Amino acid sequence: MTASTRTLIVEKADTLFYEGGFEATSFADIAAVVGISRGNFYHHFKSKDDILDAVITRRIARTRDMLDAWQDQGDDPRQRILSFIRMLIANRAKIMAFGCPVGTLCSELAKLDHAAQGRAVDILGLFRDWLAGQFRELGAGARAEPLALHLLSWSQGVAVMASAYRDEAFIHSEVAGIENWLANLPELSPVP
Amino acid sequence: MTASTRTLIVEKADTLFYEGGFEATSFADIAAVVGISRGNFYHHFKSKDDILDAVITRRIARTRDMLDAWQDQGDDPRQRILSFIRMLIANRAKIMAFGCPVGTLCSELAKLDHAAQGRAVDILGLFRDWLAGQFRELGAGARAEPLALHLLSWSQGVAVMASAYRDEAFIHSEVAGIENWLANLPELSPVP
DNA sequence: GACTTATTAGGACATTTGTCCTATTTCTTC
DNA sequence: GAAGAAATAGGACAAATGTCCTAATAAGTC
Repeated sequence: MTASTRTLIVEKADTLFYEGGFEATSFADIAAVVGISRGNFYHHFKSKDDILDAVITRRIARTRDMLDAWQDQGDDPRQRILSFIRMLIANRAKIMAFGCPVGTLCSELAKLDHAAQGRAVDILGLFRDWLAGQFRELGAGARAEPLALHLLSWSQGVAVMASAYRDEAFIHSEVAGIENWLANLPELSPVP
Repeated sequence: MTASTRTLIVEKADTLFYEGGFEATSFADIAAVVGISRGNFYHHFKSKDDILDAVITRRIARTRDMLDAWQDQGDDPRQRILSFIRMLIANRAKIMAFGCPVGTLCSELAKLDHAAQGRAVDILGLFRDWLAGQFRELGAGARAEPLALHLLSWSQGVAVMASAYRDEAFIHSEVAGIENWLANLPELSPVP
């Protein structure tokens, strides 16, 4: 069972948008990678913005799946939050080359004043809500949401700096800092 | 004394590159804002990359001037670092709309695999070196450089999140967090 | 096997891109 | 004021862009 052309287009466009940026990626680029003719796109999508929309939809679905998987992998919220943090380590090569897929897309779409910016931010929102849920479980109460935003912000900063300097040691040292922060949050019940 | 055309081009291009991105800004856009004809560019610059180079050179010079001004405005390194931090407040409107000028440029050029990426990162380097100098004065020793990188990273994260959510309250709360962090750094001599 | 639908290739299309060329205007210097 | 240099406008240029159209092929259905 081979993937449908439509799915293939979305997959390849996703990668190209991430690695080269949305604006800088052309139909010709996607066509070359997918191996179809340029005119054939419009049987599957009615515009380039439509492809972006499908890419974001795919990212939302995949993010949901990832968060669900993290949710099922243990009953300790602190451990689940570590799964999020360690994304920085797991994806370090790509992050050093292209930054965070979500953060850089949001930044680019903000500058383009693109209609899809809100949906791109929604991906960030999935992480925020999920993290807030974990902090709530840890007894953070009303501080759960700010803590989630702070952690998200922290990882965005690490991604920007890591891609600017292509510095793997920096990622590791910041991840250690985040883990330390998490283990010593004064509002929460301490690590058992 | 009116600014030269060359200077005007660089100024307007700087703004457009920041607010709309480098790739998405065309010669026609710059020409329209400056009020000159498209063909006239090549009397002043030999390519679009040349304009980007001039824009980065200008940003480097202006950053140097700003850091020098901060340096002269008091003898307390902690106070000087606060000048850096409060940039987030002073420029919050633009940051919420377009992110950090330096961080977003570095991110975009990384994706474009552009030759000027290194020079864009050099702007970040000015801040890093200056901040490291302040931390050194505070007695941070070998920790000065990592602390500078951490602070830079923190502010980059705030800029990304602020532009994604256009959330002014978030900027204020994170700035408060940074100030608190600065006041309680364990390695350094405490606030007098 | 005939018929319909889905999928594809290939190219046309107007527009925009960065770049370059050539006149013409403006400024400077004697 | 004349001569030379600097600056500008306007358009030409090929290449690339997103979009659309049409004809051909493939797949699926009766």
